Amino acid sequence: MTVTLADVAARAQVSPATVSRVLNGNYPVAASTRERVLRAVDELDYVLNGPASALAAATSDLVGILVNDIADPFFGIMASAIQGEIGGPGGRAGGERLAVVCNTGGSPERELTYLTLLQRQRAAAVVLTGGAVENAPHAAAVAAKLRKLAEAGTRVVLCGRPPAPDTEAIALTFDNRGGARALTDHLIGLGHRRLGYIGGPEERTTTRHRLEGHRSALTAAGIEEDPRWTVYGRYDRRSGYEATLELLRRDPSLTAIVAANDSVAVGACAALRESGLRIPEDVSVAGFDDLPFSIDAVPSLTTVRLPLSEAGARAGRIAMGREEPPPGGIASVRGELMVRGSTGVPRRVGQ
Amino acid sequence: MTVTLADVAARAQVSPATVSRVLNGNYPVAASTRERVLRAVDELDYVLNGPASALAAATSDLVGILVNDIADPFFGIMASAIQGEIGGPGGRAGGERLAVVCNTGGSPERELTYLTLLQRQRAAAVVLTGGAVENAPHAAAVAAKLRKLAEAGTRVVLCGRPPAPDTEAIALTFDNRGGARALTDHLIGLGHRRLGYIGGPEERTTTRHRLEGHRSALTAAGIEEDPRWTVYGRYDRRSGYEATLELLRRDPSLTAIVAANDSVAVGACAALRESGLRIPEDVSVAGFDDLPFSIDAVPSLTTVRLPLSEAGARAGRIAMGREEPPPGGIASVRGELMVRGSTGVPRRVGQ
DNA sequence: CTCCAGATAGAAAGCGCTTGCTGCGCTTGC
DNA sequence: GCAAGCGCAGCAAGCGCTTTCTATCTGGAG
Repeated sequence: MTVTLADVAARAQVSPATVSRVLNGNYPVAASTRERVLRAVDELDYVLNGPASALAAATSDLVGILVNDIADPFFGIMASAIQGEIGGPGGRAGGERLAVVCNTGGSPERELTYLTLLQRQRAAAVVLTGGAVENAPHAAAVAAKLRKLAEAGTRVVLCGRPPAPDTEAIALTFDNRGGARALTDHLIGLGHRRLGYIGGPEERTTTRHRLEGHRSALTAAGIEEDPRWTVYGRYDRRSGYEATLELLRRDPSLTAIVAANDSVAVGACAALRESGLRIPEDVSVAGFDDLPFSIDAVPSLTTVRLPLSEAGARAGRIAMGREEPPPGGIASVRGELMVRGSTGVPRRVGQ
Repeated sequence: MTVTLADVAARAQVSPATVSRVLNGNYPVAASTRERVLRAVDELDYVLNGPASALAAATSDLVGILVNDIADPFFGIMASAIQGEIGGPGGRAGGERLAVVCNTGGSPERELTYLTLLQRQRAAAVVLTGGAVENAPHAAAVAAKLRKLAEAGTRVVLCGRPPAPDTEAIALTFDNRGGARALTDHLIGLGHRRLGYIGGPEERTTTRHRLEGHRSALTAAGIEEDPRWTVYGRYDRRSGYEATLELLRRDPSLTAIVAANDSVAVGACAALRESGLRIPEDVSVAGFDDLPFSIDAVPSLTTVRLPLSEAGARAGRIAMGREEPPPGGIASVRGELMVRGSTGVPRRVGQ
C-alpha cells in the first residue's frame, strides 16, 4: 500500500542502498543514477519513513524546544528565533529538521516528562528556555536527564536559563540581576525612595535574580527596604493588577512600582489608573523584557530590553553545531535599559 | 551502551515481548510479572526507543500543529490550547503525545514542506491553524497533501481556517465575516460615515472575509465606500502604524479606523496619537481577535472576541478522536463584539 | 479423571531504512 | 604492461521494537 524504498529502487532499477544514498546525499552516486532515482521518487510520490531512518541511523531530525508558556510572547519570540535557525524548511541548514515546541506550563514534572519524551525520540538537540524552578530534587533530576541526553548524543542548550552544573549543557543566561539593577538605579536617580516590587513566582530563578538586582540598587543607594514593599505573584497581567492594589493598600505613599516583567507592569498600570493615580506623575512604573506591546502602553513602558530573538537564534545555531559555544559553555546576555514614558520624577508629596 | 528492551527482559527474566506488553499495556500480563518488569525498567533507567516503536507499530505519537507565527499570541493561544488537549504530560489523554509546533511564517512552501515532514514522521494527527493563502495551485497542493495524510491514517483538523474541499479534514472556521459585520455595524450605529479599513495581506482568506464583512455593513447602511479608505498591510503593529498615516494622508476626514486585527489596531492608535488625534473623540479605532493586550490599550480596544482557546481545545480533542467532529465536518465559530473605550460617537466636523 | 476454555508467556518474523564491506570496471603511475 | 587506486553500486546485517501465532499451565465442567 504505502510506497517504500524498495519500490523506488525497483522502479529506478537500482538497489535500495543506492536510493537511500541519493536521498541522504552523503555518498557518491553517479549523476545519471541519481537522476533516475529522483525521477522514480517523484513518480511514486515517495516519502521517506522517518521512524525507520531514525532507527537505522540511530539519529533523528527532531529538535525539542521547552517553553513555560507558548501563549506568552516572551517564549514565542524565542521559540520562533530558535526554530528559524534549526533549519526547518527555508532555513539555511541542510537537513530539514522538525522543531518540537513543548509547553511545560512551568511545571517541573511536565518538564521532566517532556525531556523523557524527547529522549525517547532520540532528539538531535534540545533547547530549554526560561527560568528554572529552584528546587533541589527537581534541579538534580533535570540535571541527570540532561546528562543522559548528552550521553545519547543530544546537544543541550539553555536559553535564558541559568547554567546547569555538572552537565554538558551550553548556557546562554540573561543578566537579570544586572538589568534589574540598572532599572532600579534609574528610578532612584529620578528621586524615588519608596519603591514597590512585584515579583514573579517565588521559587523561580528569574524571580530571585531580578529581585536581587533591585535590592542591590536599593542597598547601594542606602535605601532601607520596607518588607511591605515586595509582593510575589505570577508573570501575568492579572497578577500585576492585584499586586498593585495590595501594594497601594499596604503603603499608599509609594512613588514607583517595579514589576517582574512587562505583562505585570501593564496590569499594574491598569490598577493605578483605576485608583485614580497618574503615571508617571503620581507613580512611576517599570517593566522587564521589552515585549512588543510595551511600547504601545500609554504611557509607553520603561523596561529592560532583553534580546530574545538574538539569544534564541544563537541558541539555535549552537544547538545545530553551527556556532561555537561560548568559552566555558556559559555566556551572559545583557539587557538594555529602555527609558520611556512610564517613569519620571516623583511629584507626590511623601506620606 | 544504551539499554534496550532485551536488557530489561533479561533482567526481569521474561521475554522482550512481555516487556513490550507491559509498557504498552494492551495485553494481559500477570500483576507479579508486570511488577518485575517495571522494577527492571526502573533499575536500568530504560527509555523506550520511539523510532523503533513507531516503525514496528506503524504509528507514532507525534501531533503536528502548523501556525503562521509562533511569536504572535493569536497562534500561541491556539497552540497552547491544542497542546493541552492532545495529552502531552499532564493531559488527561492516555498515551503521551508530543506536539510538534511548526512555524510556517505564512509561507505556502514552508507549509507544504512541514506537511511532508509530518507525513514522513507518520504523525498521528495534524492541526492547521490560521487563514489560508488564496492561491489555486497552492490550495490544490495542500489539499492533495491532506488527502495523503488522511490516507495514511493521520487525522487532519483545521482550526480557524476555511474548509478544504475534497478532503477529509475537519474544519473549525471562525466567522470572520459575521464578526467584521457586527463591528462595522456598531461603528455605523455610533454615527460614523467615513471609515478607513486596514486589511491584512491581500491574498489571505482571513483578510478577505473580514473585509467582506466590513463592506457588507457599509452597503447595508447605504454608505458608498471610497476606494481610498482601504489599505492592505500585514497583521502586525507596524503595518497598522504605517497604514494609518497613509489613510490620514488620503482622507483626513475619516472618523473611524477598522483594523484587520488587534495588533494592527494598536499600531493605528500610536499613529493617531502622534498625529495629535484623540481616540475616540476624533477617531474611533476597532480591532479584531481580542488578544489579551487589547484590554490594556488606552483607551481599551473595541474588538471582536474570538474564542481562540476554546476553538483550539476543541480542535485538539477532535484531532485526538476524543470528540465527535461537527456534522458535515464543518463548524463555524462565532466571535463576540466587545465594545470598549476606543470607539465612540464621532465629534469631529466632517471634511 | 479427562477435556476444554481462559489466561499468560514466548518464539520469531518482520517494520523500512542505513551502512560497512565487498566487488567490479576502469584510469593511472611506474 | 601490471598492479594499485578510484568511483560507484550492491549485499546483507542489523537498528529496537511490535505482534501474530503457538505453547504452557491453570481450573473448572462434564
